[in-house]
Amino acid sequence: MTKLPFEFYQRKNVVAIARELLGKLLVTNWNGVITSGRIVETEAYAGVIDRASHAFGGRRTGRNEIMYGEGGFAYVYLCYGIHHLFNVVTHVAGVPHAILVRAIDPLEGIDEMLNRTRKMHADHTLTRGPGNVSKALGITTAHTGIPLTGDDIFLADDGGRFKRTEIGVSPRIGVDYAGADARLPYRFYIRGNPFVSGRPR
DNA sequence: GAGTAGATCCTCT
DNA sequence: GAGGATCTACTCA
Repeated sequence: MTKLPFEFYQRKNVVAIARELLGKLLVTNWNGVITSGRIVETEAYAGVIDRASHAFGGRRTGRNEIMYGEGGFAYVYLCYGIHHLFNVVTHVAGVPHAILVRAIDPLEGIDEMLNRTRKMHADHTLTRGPGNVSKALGITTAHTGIPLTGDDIFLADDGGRFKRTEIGVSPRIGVDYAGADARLPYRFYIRGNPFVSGRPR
């Protein structure tokens, strides 16, 4: 298993990277407590030209400042006052691209995930949807800005690959306010995987 | 199975 | 002062 290098995140095509993240491992290691899962659903947010992005039109605030930094860092923000949503910042400094990790297939530390989510059984709802992913992995807004190449939280490649035919593409979820950009095919997911959010297809 | 309401709080206007 | 890259539980059928 090898950690994804800094250069992986620095590339310019956020949509391609979002697709490549499928099959990769997302690992958190808070004080030695390890939880991990395989990414099965992602969404790309293409910066200043993407109406669904927090950085649309060059909007730059305290909250999204980290998106303007270089790729390879975590962007975590609070949604609806309840859910912490985990994003991967990509591209070089100055271009605010990011990828939302919407679902993972849990691997290590499932007991700990159950603990954090207060669930009794490890069913398909454990890490389905971005709010649940962050909850299960113990990610909060306090983790925004930390490097994804460190030991606390990182993405890794264990050689696992999904076939081309297993990968589905669709518009993003929950961004109806974005007008025409809401229909962009920026969501990638694994067909038939029970952890993928939204309607099965 | 489909549709709706409520939770809950930080961020930006 | 409004609203959001969500989730769950509940109703009704």
